[in-house]
Amino acid sequence: MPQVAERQKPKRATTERRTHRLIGSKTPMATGTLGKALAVLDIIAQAPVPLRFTDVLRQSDQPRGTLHRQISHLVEEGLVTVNADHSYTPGIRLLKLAARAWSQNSIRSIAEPHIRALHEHTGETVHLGILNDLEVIYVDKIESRQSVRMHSQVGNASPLYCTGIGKAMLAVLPPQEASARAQRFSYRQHTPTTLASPALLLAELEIIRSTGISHDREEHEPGIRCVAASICSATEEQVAGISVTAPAYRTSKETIAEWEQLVPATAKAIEADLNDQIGPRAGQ
Amino acid sequence: MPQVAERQKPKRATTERRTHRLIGSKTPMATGTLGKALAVLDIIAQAPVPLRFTDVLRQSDQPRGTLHRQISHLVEEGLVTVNADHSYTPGIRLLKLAARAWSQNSIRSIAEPHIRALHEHTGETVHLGILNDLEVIYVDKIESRQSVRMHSQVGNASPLYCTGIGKAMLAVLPPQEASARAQRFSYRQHTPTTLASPALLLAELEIIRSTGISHDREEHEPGIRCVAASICSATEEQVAGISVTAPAYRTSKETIAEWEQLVPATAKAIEADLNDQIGPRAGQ
DNA sequence: AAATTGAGTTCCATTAAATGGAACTTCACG
DNA sequence: CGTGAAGTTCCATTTAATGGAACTCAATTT
Repeated sequence: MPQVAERQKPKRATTERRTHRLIGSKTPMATGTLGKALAVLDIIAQAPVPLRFTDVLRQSDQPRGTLHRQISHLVEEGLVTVNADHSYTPGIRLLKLAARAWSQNSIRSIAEPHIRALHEHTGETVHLGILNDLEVIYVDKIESRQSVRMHSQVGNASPLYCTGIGKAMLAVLPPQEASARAQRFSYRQHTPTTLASPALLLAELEIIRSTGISHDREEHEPGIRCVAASICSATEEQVAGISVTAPAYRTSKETIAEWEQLVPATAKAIEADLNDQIGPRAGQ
Repeated sequence: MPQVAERQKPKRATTERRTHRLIGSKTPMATGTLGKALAVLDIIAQAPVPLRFTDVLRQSDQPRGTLHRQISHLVEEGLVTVNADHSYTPGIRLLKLAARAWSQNSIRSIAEPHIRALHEHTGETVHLGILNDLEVIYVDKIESRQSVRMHSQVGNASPLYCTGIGKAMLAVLPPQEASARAQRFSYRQHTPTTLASPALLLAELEIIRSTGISHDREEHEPGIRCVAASICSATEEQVAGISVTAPAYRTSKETIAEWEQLVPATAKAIEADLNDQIGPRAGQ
């Protein structure tokens, strides 16, 4: 059949078209080969102890043969390391990739001098976090004393509803989006003061919206308080937040009052730098 | 055709069989879907500035349509973030994955108290690195003063031939393996003292093998010296190394002599802990 | 304003890879 | 030893990736 030029038929008759979802989709299931591989990697990475093949098999819903091949691909690529006893741990190639992700992150590099200054003024631990669906991922931290546990925090994720930065970021989202996410949390009463329901959380967000300041009143860890504020670029493509954290006994009324000035001021300064950077030379 | 049980034909006639390569293969080309995706991710991650679609296209050898789909999969999975100007940066999901890889790494967690003690004794910066093909990937660092640049180092990679830890690790590999790798480096004369040829390097390795101590005599960065030693588990599945680093003006003959005792002793202590951990309860 | 260029995106027949059920191998334990 | 559980390999079938070309959109040029 030598008829060639027969491509331009519109074919738009079928109403249902696979629409692209760039935001908000709730990951119904791992999509595509890459998604499935990462689902397996997630299982291996988030386990507290190294898993063996059968352990992974139980948690994934893949057939044995399929899973075996998927894992061996992950091992080939260095994303997973296999130990002597056939257990699996995340591979160091992830560290190398993340080092780039960290150093290149524009919010982080722009915020760095500001959070350092904030640390100088307060003497307490300062965090920078980025919004990631229902979590805040901490991308930087400046700690007072020891550098102990420095890394244990960077890269870690916490739920939005019980952290100062998390609530601050939720509060700057469009209200409908914020309440949609509020419904999706798996609430846990970490402490007596945790806001462990959508209603409590949404009421708190109202207050945060009006003041521009978010408080963590020992809602995540007993004895730990913080003052936070959100950062969002003009285009709203990325939302972040900063906080000053301290043990409760060190947070007098006067100290908190001072932080309530410093933290939002720092957040606004970072926002300004961020927009300066994006505006003039977007293509650079 | 209802004949069913017809599976056990040996079919071993074909001599060429796809042999598994678990070690040593020189990554001739990205294999499989996952490998291709990671090749693209590598391009995006290792660029000093965010790349646009066409920039990535130039560096990868994929057709436009293919590359476009590959990148959108990476974006869907959160491994890559797309900026307002259509440029790409590595995504924060990598940070989250790496945090697990870091905290779970057994060598790192076992070595931590030891390198901390080493830092206490010397007062200088201490590194822990892991062997990764032709590179050392730094997985931990304890620094004297500022926590500045703390993270810029963890996850970073350096060539084996011009670093103290790198040479120490090369020296404990089987000699044939060490010389094979020595041929594969792209040597660069970072400083006047860099050992920038296989011959020079292999001679140095002989010395390191006999003493168990590796020196970096300003071979990577001018004015920076270090003393290093290797760590390898009994099963030799993983090879690592530690080092004490300082500016040259602070490294007197006596200081170096002291480190030449401390560093190998610490390395041996870590080795012992490592084997204790692996031996008794391998399946845990 | 119309034409041109270049970047980014979508489409779909072809092709390559992933799938998964079952057979096979290896090891630990009673 | 045998017995079972864990790990590995195989291959016909199914599914997803491929890549060339057409298409869209915006910025420049004529």
